[in-house]
Amino acid sequence: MRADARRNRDRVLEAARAVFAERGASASTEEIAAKAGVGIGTVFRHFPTKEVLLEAILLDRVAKISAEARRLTTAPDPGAALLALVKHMVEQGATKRMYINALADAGLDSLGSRVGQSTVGREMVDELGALLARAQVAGAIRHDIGVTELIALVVGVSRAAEYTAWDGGVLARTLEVVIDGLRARG
Amino acid sequence: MRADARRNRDRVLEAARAVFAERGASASTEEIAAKAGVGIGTVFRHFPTKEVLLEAILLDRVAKISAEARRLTTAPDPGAALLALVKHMVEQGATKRMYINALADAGLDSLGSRVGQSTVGREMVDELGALLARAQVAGAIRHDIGVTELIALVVGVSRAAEYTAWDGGVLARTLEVVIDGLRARG
DNA sequence: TGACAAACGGAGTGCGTACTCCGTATGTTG
DNA sequence: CAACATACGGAGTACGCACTCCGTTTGTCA
Repeated sequence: MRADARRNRDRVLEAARAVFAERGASASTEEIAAKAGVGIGTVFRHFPTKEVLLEAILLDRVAKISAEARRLTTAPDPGAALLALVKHMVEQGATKRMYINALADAGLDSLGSRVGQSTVGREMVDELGALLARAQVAGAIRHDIGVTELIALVVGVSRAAEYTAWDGGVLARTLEVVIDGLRARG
Repeated sequence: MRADARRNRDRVLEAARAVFAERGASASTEEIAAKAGVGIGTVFRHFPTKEVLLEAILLDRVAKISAEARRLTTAPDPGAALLALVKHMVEQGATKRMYINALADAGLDSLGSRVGQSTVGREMVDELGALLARAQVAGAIRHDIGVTELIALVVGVSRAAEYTAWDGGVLARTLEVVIDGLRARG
């Protein structure tokens, strides 16, 4: 692969991350090309479809969550670890739309979900599942929910945040309600 | 106003409600016209812009929530009343996208929110606020949240449901977490 | 450094969709 | 029932956007 090709590929990915995060998935390819400082043709040579480009970024995000979850699997307090991860995901998701779309997609098994059927996507679900199970065994988290519900809650709070012009306080309090709801009753 | 004009106006509204609910706000005007059994021109004569049509429907939905909230203001158990309303809103919202978009919009004060700045929108927020306050005074709901947080939670759970191919059980359990989180801790 | 494959840029194409325009049809009124 | 304003239908227009094509440029390697 030629040096300029690799350089431009990276630039496009970087620009796409920024533009999608700011404008959502409906952002135009032209804007991405402009931000990357390349022609439109170059974008489409590296990523034959807008969807492919989107997918590349989503998979990257999911992989990062997955890594974070794996890191926390060995944390001393399983309950605190899970709640911290939830908090982290929501806070990331509140500012970066793509982040949360990737999550939502990964939570799906259904046809039409690319991330959900990818290896990376399944890995993340497994990782989250392990973390959740540990927290439940430790008695910190209620037993009547699974990974799907957990993902749904994170996606929900983030997605709500997407539309509202909140100050941070509202997000924090909303998240607090969800976290309290997740705790095992005792 | 001529008789056929009024009849067609109603048909268009009805069709728009159905189509937007099913396909989301990005549904095409042509599909609405077809479903209503009228020409495209007729749609645009009655609603000069797609946005205006959307707004008309959203305001109607918001008004309905408002009415429901007002009805519940005199219920014997304020806590149960609020939780019932939350449940109702989420269950409606899970199948009817527009429903929840109207809500999200009404929760905003910011510029660019049409519903939020309308009289109907403000009324609904007030109505919900009254219901929430009563439930809090009765000691059923935690005191550290306001209407904004309440709306955010409803919007969040509904919006999460929008993307996932859930069976009803997941929605129910997710909602349960939120409702438990809303309760005053004892 | 010359030759060539690889990559580039961006005008062009096709398509979907919001919105307009005007000839035709229809409800209304005296 | 005639005359007219009002409303209708849907072909046409404008525009944005994903994606293609090809003449030009650039990196690589003998």
